[in-house]
Parts: sequence; structure tokens; C-alpha cells
Amino acid sequence: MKEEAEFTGRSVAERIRNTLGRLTASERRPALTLLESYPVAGLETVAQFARRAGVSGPTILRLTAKLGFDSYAGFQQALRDELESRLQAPLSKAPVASTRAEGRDFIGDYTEAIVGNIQTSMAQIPRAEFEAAAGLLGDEKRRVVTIGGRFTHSLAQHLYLHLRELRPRVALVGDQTATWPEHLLDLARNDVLVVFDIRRFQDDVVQFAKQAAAGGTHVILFTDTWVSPVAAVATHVFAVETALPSSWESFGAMMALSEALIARVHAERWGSAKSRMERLEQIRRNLFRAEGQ
Amino acid sequence: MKEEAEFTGRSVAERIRNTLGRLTASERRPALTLLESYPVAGLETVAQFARRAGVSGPTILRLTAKLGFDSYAGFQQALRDELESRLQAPLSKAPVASTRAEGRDFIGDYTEAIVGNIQTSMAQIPRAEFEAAAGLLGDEKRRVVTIGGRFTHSLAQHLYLHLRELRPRVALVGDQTATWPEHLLDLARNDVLVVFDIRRFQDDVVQFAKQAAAGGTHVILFTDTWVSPVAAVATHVFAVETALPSSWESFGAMMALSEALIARVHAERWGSAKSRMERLEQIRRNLFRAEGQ
DNA sequence: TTGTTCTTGTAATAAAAATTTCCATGCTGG
DNA sequence: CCAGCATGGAAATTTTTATTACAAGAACAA
Repeated sequence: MKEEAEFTGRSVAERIRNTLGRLTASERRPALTLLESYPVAGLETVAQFARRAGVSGPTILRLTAKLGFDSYAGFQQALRDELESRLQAPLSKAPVASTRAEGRDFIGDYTEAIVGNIQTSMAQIPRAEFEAAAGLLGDEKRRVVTIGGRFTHSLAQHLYLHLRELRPRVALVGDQTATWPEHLLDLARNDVLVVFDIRRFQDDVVQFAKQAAAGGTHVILFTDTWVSPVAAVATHVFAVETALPSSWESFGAMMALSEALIARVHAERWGSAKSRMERLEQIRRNLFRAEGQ
Repeated sequence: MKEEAEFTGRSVAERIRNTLGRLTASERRPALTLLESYPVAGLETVAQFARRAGVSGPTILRLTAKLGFDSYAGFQQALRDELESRLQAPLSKAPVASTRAEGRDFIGDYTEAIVGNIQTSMAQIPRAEFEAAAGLLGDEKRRVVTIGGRFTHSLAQHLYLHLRELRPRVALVGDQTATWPEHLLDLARNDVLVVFDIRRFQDDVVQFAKQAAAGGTHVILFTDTWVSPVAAVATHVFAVETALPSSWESFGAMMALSEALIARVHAERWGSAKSRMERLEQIRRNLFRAEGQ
């Protein structure tokens, strides 16, 4: 009746991982299929699931049996239970208790400030510069390198991670200064360097940008209203507001602009980006499969 | 055969809302039951669903018929399709129709979307959870470790870089999976792990969080509206909106929340943070001097 | 009240699905 | 090269599940 206690995993996914070693080749196929489109695949009928995984019905049943379920219905029930507890967690957990300090609502105030910040910043972005920068970033023939300072390194990384999905030949300059010369070496005439640099402008970053620019590399600069000295050598400059009244600094506007650029590039090169992402997806799946063994 | 076109809603939930007026009293019961535990209730058998809603089987079928499905199987298929398309990353979602120089303002539209995103997300953050999380992050006695997935790694890094200024004993889990065990080793009971995990939830990250939680570590989760499975072991869950209409995903809301948390911690421990930052400044100056020579 | 219509559940029936049986196939070791 | 064994699918069988037919009961109008 009930599933035996010997099966360790709380979730079906966990059970699969624990059992993967004991599965035969064609039992492993639906197992991985399920993990890939979890948990939908398992909520279909046996026949549908079997077709999706490219095996026969009985194989599905042998799999669920090995996972410790005494029937396919029991297996599905487990999946539904999981799904339900997962999807309902946030709803039941949000009784919106207003436990802010005294009267003021910290989150509300912060939101208001950051939103204003983003709006004023974005309003001031010169449209032509934006389009030009997007054009540079979308051009596959150009190598693209991103670099950031102490804090802005995370923004450089964010841009890097997303651009990398859309096009080849993108690199991120790490935070280890020692590796920087190699990056400079690779940057050629007409390549693109994206620099994030805000007040307390970092000298090493400025130097890096200057050297790159000297070699004929296009420099796109994201900076704050104090404008980094990199501007002197940059081809496109985007200055946004980072200061919040009476608080810490915020990268909100800078991230918004960066994301807008990514979206712009994405829209521009939709065709090639799509096929690239699909290939990427394919490769990932294969890697995952192999790893599963 | 196919569902008729007269039925407006793209999603089953929408269809229900549009049809609610035309339903009888006892048809309305399962309809609302479904909306309450969506979509799990509808994935059960007719009998189970009927029992859950307190009606008979045929009433369920009359309901699905009125919703425009020609069979219960078709109804379930629609629910599964929805679920799958939402749980699965939009591997290749077409971007907004190329909004070149034609009338539309790309930046303006994007700004509007992201601002709306941030506002709705932040409004839903439970204040008490927020305060509790800030309390944990501000507590020097606890070690704090941040971790992110493929894309969200940059957010984990952002939080790490800022927290590090405010307090000691903060670490970032790198993107090299090989180094992860060491981090787990260091995490003790009552320490704090901050996890960033969005749709296409990453299995290795989930496993990491689970192991940490098993050891008694507090887990703070930043996720999207589809809620990472990490939620099951998390002490505090923050679900924000990451989807932008017809575009790439946006981390804007997640970053805003993360920054709000940082600001909160900063405000809370103003005294100690200030002296820490001053000492840090001192050290930096010395290092810079030495290096400058 | 009484007839009519609209709801809704019970029970019978049909359809579909899960499960089992059994045999073909391919692999391993002697 | 063959015996023995593990594997996996086709087809038969059984069970479950959806679906339909029908009748009881409620709501309403005249």
C-alpha cells in the first residue's frame, strides 16, 4: 500500500538520484526525462510518458517500481503532492504582517527611491548612443570584453553572463589583477570593451581602459553622475544616477540599463541568437546526461 | 475535437474567470477549488477532484465541458501544457517586435516594464520576513555565505561584495563546483546561507542548500514566482517577479530587494559598520601607498 | 398547489489506462 | 560458438477511470 521506508528521498527527484545507479539503460532514459521536465512528464499517462522518453510502457512501470512506488497512480500522487506543497508555499506564507520599525515602511520607501532613480536615469540616456552601443555588442565579428571595479564587478559579470548566451567571443575580466595583461593582449582594433566604473574610480580599471582604447578598441562606459575618467577615451558613455537619498548607493539604474541593452541586442539578432541558444541547450542536455551515468 | 475558439482565455484559470458567471452553484465549487490549488486539483482523477470539491463526478465533467474542453483528458492536457511552459525556461522566447526607429521608444518601454516589475514585487514582500532576514544577516556571530546559479551568480556576488563591507565572516560560493564541499564544511549550525535560484532551478544549487539546511544552517532564498524547490528547506523565502512581458528576464526586482536588505542591515548596525568601513579605508590607503612606491 | 425546468447525484456502461505475461533480442562468460 | 541471463517491447488481460443515462429533488411561475 504505502511506499516502503527504505526509499530515502523526500522528493521523487531525490529518489531518482539515489536510484540512478541501479537503473538499466532504458530505465534511465525516462528518469532523466522526468528530471528535465519535472514534474510534468510524470503526470502524463504511462503511454505519453513512454513516448516522450522513447521507451515502452512497461519500462516506465519498472522504473516507478524501482523507485519504490507500488503503482503508477501512487507515483503520480507523490508528484502532485510535491507540486502542491511547492506552489502553495509562498501564498500561505505571506500574511503581510506590517512589522516595520516605527510608522515608516522601509521597503516601500526604498522602492520609491530606486524607482525614481531608474526613471530619471533612463530618461536621460541618449537614444542614439544606446542604439550604437547595442550595434557594437551585437556584432559577432568583434570580440567583447567586460570589466568592472570593486563593486561593479558583479554588473560586469551580469552583462557577461547574458551576452555569452547570445553571441560567441565574450569574455569577463576577472577580479585577479594578475590576469589582466592577457585580456589586453587579446583585444584588437575594433573590438569592444565594456567598462563599469563608479565614484571612487578605480585606477587600475581606468588604466586598463586607456590601454585598450590606445589599441583602437571601442570602449563603452557605464558610470555614475560623477563620470569616470574613462570617459576621456570612451566611444559611448552612459551616466546614470546611483545615489539614493539618505542611503546606500544603488546599482538599480545601471542594471536596468544593462538589461535594456541585452534585450536590445537580443531583439536585434533574434535569428542567430535563437539557434545559438538552442545549440547551447542541446549541449547542456548531453553534458547532463553523461554526468548522470 | 479541438477546443472551440470561442473560449477566450489562454490559460485554464482565465477561462474559469470568464465563465464563472455562467456556472451553476455546484459547478462553481470545483472551479474555485481549482483556482485555489492550481493546477494540482485538476490533475487528479475526476473522482479525487470531485471529492476535494465536495461534488460528484459528473459535475466535474459538466464544468470542464462548459470551459470548452471536449474531454477530461483534454482539460488535463491543457493544464499540463501550461505548467510545463511555465516551469520550463523560455529557452527561445521571441523578443519584442523589433522596435527600431519606428515610433516606439525601446528604453522607455523597458523602463516602464521593469519599474512595474519592481513595484509589484516589492509590494508583496512580507515585512516580517524581511526584518527577520536582515536580522540574520546583520548578526556578526553568524557566518554568512551566498550562492547563486548560472545567471544569478552575479546577484550572489553583488550581495557578497556589499555585505563584506559591513561585517566580517562573509563568503561567496564560487562558480567552480569543485570548491563547494569546503564551503559546506564551514557552514555550522545557525550560520546563514543566502541562495539565489530562479526558474530552471539548478539542481546542484538545490542540493547545496539542502545539505546546508540539514546541518542546521538558516537558509534565505531569493527566487522567482515559480519558487525554487529550495523553499522546502528555507527559513525565509522571497519570491519576486522576474518575467517581463515579451522580453528577456529581469533581475531588477531581485537586485532591488537585495539592495534594500543591504541598506537595512547597514542602517541597523550603523555603529559597528561605520568603524569597520573606516578601518577598511585605512588599510586600503596603506596598501595603496606601499604599492604605489 | 401543480406543472415545468433546471440541478445534481447514483448507478450503469463504455473507454482508456495500467499491469502482467511472454517471447525476441542482445550480451557475457565459458 | 553456445548456454544462460538480463533486458525491453508487443500483445493480452485486468483494473481503473471517464462518460452517459436517468431519476430524484429543488426552485420557480402561474
